[in-house]
Amino acid sequence: MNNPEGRSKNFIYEIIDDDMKINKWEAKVHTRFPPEPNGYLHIGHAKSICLNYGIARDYNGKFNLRFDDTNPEKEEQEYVDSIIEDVKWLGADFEDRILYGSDYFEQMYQWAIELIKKGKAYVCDLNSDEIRSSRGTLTEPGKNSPFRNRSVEENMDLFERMRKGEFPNGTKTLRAKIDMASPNINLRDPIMYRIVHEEHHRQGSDWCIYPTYDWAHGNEDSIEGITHSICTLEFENHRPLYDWFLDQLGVHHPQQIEFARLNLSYTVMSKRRLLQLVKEGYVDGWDDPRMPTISGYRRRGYTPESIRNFAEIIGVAKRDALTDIALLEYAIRDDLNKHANRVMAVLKPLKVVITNYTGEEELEAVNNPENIEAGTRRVPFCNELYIEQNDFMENPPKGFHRLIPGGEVRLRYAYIIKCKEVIKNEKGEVIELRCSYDPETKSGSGTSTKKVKGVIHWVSAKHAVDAEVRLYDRLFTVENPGADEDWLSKIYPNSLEIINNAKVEPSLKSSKPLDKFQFERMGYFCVDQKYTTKEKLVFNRTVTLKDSWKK
RNA sequence: UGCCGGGUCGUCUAAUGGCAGGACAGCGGCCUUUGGAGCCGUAUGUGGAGGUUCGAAUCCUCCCCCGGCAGCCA
Repeated sequence: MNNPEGRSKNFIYEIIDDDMKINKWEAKVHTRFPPEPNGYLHIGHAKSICLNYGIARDYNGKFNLRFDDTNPEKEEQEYVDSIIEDVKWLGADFEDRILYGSDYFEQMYQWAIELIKKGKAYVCDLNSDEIRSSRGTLTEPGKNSPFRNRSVEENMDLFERMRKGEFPNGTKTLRAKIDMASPNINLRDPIMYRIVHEEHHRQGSDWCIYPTYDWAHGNEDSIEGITHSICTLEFENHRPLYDWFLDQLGVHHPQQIEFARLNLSYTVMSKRRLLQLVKEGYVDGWDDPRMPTISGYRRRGYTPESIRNFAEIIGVAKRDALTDIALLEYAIRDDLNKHANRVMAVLKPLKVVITNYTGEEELEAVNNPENIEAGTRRVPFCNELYIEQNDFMENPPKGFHRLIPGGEVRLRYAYIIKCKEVIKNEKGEVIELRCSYDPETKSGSGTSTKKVKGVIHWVSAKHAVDAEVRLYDRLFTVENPGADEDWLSKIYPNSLEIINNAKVEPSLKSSKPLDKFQFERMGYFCVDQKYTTKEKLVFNRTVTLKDSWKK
């Protein structure tokens, strides 16, 4: 049950296995995914979602979606909506549990009062500069705040008045009284509440004091009865603080486990940077198909299955890693190879006239050789076709299997043709090919023993449908742009190529947004959901086919 | 520099004192009416030095390297 696919267990499963053995938490498992609604979810969040949901599923436990919405200055309803959509799309089942940390503000407030009464928290009048300078450094201890020893009564009074809104932003904080000399800076009297007179996307103007993440996060997990609070490595240093809070309160105390966040080559993953790409117009919104966001991958043609499988492939560990984007591409190719129907589409058309063919006919084509149940379709053929410009070369290099002057090639599902004449314009560019076809070589007829090395795709010029095709490449020129201060200068200027005169086979006329296809020999493509209209089909290239042809 | 964490093929990840394995990428071959897919094969790795042990990626010591932390962000 712990490793349904027979994969080896990651270290978190081993921890949980041990917990189950000793009946910790009455042998129950309850996980959660706790995003802050200050941006769209990215593939790194997908890793976390798959991990947390996967654990709940594998141990017959529960999985919550909980918004960590403690900072009204950065959070918006639009982000809440997108996050819910993305988590659902990924297939992580939170049942009816869409929860909000901000719904626990009153409980947290009461707990803060409890700590004040125990002498474990105090109201501090230092401003943010003063707090910073008295915190000490990595190597020197901090200094106690002059307000550290206020009486319980005074603290209670001040804290209540903070809540009532008597003080302006930044003038007072509530701090935990721990140890200003702790070698762990997080324990140097961390701030629990700050004053922020700001409308909250969910709580409106009910509050003007907001809990910090450090104070809120562990409380939220505790309130929800989370057993295993799984988070990323940067919170490792905070664990002693969460432990301290929960122990002071004597409430349910989840076990925090940290794992290494995902880094993907040739992209950036921080929400701050993704927001900048969006805001400054480097990309076409959060769901731009070049973005590593879940909505970007969805629009690009990725499937939830492929992303889940990717999460499985990369595993979970504690060491920092930079995962090769090839692993993600493998996951989507693997899925689409099995499930996407094949069609023919010519991205850069070159006209071919078959001089000895008259009339027209329909040829039978297989929809998916990996899945016979996908059936067949009929593709119209006539004496005027388009083939890919790249599939013809006047002066081919050695090993070129496609059309050359005087050479033969098979038209997929049709006939073998021979190039008789090359027609050029004034500039010397090839604009048309005159070819003859061999009627004995009809695909599947068995009437010919002729063998040719090359098979190329084509569409009937008379029947073709016009389409726009968008080819995407990596967004950055360097493997790890996030490590570079000057990361914006590493944006790849040709990451999007728009082809507006592609010709696709007529069966595609009825395709719907997000429908996925393999354009034979070209790659996997998906009908764009943003720009496709009744009049105009727009396709996004999800990923190329692996191509072993090297010139 | 204080504290915390981490170093295994090019990349990601297993091996929990007993043959360093898998996936991706690469390379070679087979097959193929997609130069796709599939199949077969193949090279490449335990940061370093000592120690314990019949036996060490694993345990011990020292060293080196990498990441995180000094927001009223999360």
